[in-house]
Amino acid sequence: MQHSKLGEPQILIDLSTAIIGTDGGTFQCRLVEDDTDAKPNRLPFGPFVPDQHRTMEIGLRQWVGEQVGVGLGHVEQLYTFADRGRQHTTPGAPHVVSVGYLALTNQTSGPKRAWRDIYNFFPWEDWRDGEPSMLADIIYPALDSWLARHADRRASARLAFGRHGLPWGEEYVLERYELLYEAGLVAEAFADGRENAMPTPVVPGEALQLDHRRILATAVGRLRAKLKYRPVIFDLMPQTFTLTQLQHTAETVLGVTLHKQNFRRLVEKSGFLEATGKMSKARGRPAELFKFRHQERSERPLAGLRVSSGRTRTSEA
Amino acid sequence: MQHSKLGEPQILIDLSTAIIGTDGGTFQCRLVEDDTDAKPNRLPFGPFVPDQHRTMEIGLRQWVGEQVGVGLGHVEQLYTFADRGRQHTTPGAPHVVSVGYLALTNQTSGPKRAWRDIYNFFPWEDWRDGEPSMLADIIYPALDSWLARHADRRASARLAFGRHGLPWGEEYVLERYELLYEAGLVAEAFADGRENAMPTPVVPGEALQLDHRRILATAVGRLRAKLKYRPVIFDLMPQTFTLTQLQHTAETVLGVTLHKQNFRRLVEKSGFLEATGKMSKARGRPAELFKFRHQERSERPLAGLRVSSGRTRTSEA
DNA sequence: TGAAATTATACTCAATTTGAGTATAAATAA
DNA sequence: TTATTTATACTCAAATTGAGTATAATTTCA
Repeated sequence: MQHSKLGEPQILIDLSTAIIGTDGGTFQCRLVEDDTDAKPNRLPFGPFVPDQHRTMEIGLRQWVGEQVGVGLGHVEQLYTFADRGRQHTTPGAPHVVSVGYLALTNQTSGPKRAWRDIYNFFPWEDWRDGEPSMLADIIYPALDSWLARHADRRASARLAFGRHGLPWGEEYVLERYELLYEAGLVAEAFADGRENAMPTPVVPGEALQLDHRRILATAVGRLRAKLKYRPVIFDLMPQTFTLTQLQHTAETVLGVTLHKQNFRRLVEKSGFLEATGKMSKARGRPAELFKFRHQERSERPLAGLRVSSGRTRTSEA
Repeated sequence: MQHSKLGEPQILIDLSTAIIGTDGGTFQCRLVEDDTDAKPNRLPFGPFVPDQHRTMEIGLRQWVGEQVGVGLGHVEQLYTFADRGRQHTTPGAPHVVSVGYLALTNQTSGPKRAWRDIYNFFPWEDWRDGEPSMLADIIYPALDSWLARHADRRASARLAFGRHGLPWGEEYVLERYELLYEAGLVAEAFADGRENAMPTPVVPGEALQLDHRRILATAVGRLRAKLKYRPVIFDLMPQTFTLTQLQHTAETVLGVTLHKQNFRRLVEKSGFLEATGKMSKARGRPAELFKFRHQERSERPLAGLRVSSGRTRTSEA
């Protein structure tokens, strides 16, 4: 059994958490500002210290607790990133491995500017108003010119972006971001010193520090996928809510619009909801307020929302 | 930005790979023997050395290459395990974090004894001949007695084992193993020094070194889940195969039996198969040989086998 | 040799689920 | 009081699923 000899470069593990919430149709992530920088542009994170943290989740809760004051609902480990050169590391420094986590919360409270719209970082992911024009205008031309020199990546790109007849798969968030990175079209590619990267990012969308946008992409992809087979959406909802609010949350996360009547049917028959008898007062006809039946979470096979988008939307043929 | 001060206990990352294949109805994992031990009882693994390994997958391929001579098909990262006390660590030693990987192969060649039946380690997971009697005879009584003292874990146990009216979810392999570990019913719990653990494991099933059985449970759970929505099963198949062989492989992995005619319908309409025109010669009527259309893998939304079991089987009410 | 067993494949059919509506009800706004 | 907005109920055809039956092409064995 081989073990790394001591004296070799030290490994450091960073625990980074994408804390995701929604607020009236916006898809938010809690970021933290560096002293130097104006806008909050990194995830809460800190090192895993085995002596202090019996598990990584304990460590993560410590850093989140210190850097951000939100109560976390569902927490799950996403992925461990260890590629050399993906954290803008300075040579000689210990090698940093990031373990990314996803946390859901239903309270997007705290400093308003620290909650940032996720679609700021991935504007091509929001299809609620149809296919974002930047795909055809900017992303596809740039990507295609790169693909011309990298034929081996064409099949992946076709799948990830749902091109040439394939449907847009909303869960391939990471795959899309990674392709844009590989193609040198996002700011991090240049920051990491990739030789093919453009000094000015080609593709719209704000960057984050280190590999945090990659972690956030992983989080969004996982959340979108999970929504469909586990009842995680309720971790994003307040105590009581109307069916329309629930639908808006699902649409916000998935980045697509859904068929209202069918969404209602789906969610009603799922058994996860309990009517409260109370009514919401808003503009049109008042809607019934529901709450999540927490016991159900452990009671049924845990189907999520087998949602399907309202309009039929296939990307350019 | 906090960083672990140097001088704190060193972190070591182990890359451990569950290499899974099937061979005529058996579900196999490639294990490695330690010099001291008779039976192969650990996964191939080795440390992640950032200086030598640009990515963890490169590291893993090195260790697998050195310790085992199989060609890997699909490879995916599973989970990073870092809980203190889950690797039988000696105090003072560097803290070891395991990154578990799943690899699929269609060649279970090499030393025969190194390929071990996975259901040896998780005999309760094989429902192909109906519910294993050890569940009702051994596992449930022992688990229930532990649950009596740990009411907070009852809901999880009910879900994981599909009890009291819930269906058996074949993908909850890790959740089941973890509960048995927590309850002190498997050998590793005692080896890790958990105070409630029985010196002699209560539950049948062979143990593995370190946390390797936990990693294997993660691998099996992930594979079972993935089979249903991605065409990973073909990584387990030889170049050409009959539909019955394909079905047997699916059944072996899922640990359940499937409805033959419906499986055929499902798989035919999936578009993943191409008839070769050749026929297999076996006992009864010859079956047509098919091959996997590799291009399809990147061509369609990648549905897997939305399989459903043949018999309707709910566990004890 | 010929019936029995074995395996593969084709086809049926009712129940359920899905996708895409139309119709109507209950509020507010003008 | 009428238009507008939002919520909810209901319909209906198409597709999918679950569970068969029927039949075909082999080998086995009496």
